[in-house]
Amino acid sequence: MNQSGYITDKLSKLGYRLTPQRMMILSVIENSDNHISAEEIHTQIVAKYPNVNISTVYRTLELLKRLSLVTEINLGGGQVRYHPANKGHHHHLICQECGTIIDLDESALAPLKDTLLREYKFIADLRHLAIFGRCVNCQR
Amino acid sequence: MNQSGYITDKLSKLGYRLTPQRMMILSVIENSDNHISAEEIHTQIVAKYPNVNISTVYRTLELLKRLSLVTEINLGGGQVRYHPANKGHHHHLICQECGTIIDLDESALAPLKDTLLREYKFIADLRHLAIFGRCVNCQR
DNA sequence: ATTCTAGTTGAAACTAATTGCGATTACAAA
DNA sequence: TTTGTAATCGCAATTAGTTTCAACTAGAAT
Ligand SMILES: [Mn+2]
Ligand SMILES: [Mn+2]
Ligand SMILES: [Zn+2]
Ligand SMILES: [Zn+2]
Repeated sequence: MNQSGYITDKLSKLGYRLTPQRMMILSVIENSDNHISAEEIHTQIVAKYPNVNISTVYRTLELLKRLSLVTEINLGGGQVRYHPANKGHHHHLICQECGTIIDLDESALAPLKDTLLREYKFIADLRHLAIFGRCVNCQR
Repeated sequence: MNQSGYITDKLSKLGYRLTPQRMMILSVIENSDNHISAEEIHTQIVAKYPNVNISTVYRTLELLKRLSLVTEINLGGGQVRYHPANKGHHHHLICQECGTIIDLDESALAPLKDTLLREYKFIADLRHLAIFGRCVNCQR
């Protein structure tokens, strides 16, 4: 059961318990290519260990968020979705008309981040943003 | 019952029915100084007309959003909150440590909006944003 | 190996918001 | 004024996520 990985090591070093539930959740998140939801994480785990509760998934995601080990995003599908934070920062432009998602490099928000710091002394947490609007094909 | 106002007139002109429920909801929104939640709108209405259902409030807010007559915002309090759109566009910086909210003029996001339009031909809907982070007092 | 206990979990209750459906009604047309 | 009907409403069920609390356990100490 004692599988290792970046997030697992980090949790251990910070003094959090490595429960079987946490290890499974971490494994699912780290092995997922794209944004994954709490429900999807739970479904994958329950296939092998049917007694793991969904609230444990939510609580673990809450912890990982607080420790900046995952980033969350609301792409508009009714559920919040998650990324391992160490897979690189970026953002998404979402067309409200056709649903197209355009990926956006972190650097696109750097000028805004700088302005907020300079003019308001505010350190903005802009690690994984969903910006809604209209793509080039959907402008009348 | 036939009270008038900017939003009321707009709805009428677009062919939507002016039901008593809608008029009451519009009146509460237009007479509210700050961001108001669906629950708060409902509470105010129920005080006078106890049989108005909360789902009607949600549905009306959905309609007003779609018509750009109100803007919504998630300030982190667990409920979405609403503004009449014609009371001016602006944004909010929210400190995740102490909860302080700094108001931000619309113009602060103009450079980002321009960049997205120029480089991605994407028309970003940035009318009422909540940006989370740390205020000047809460930076260690 | 056994004990201890604060951290963690499962289960059930709860909250904010959405949806399906049958009943009601605003308002246009007769 | 009355009628007809698509839009809207109330109500109940559903969904995503949070919270409470008693029971359990990872891992440190003995
Ligand atoms: Mn992403
Ligand atoms: Mn505002
Ligand atoms: Zn589009
Ligand atoms: Zn602060």
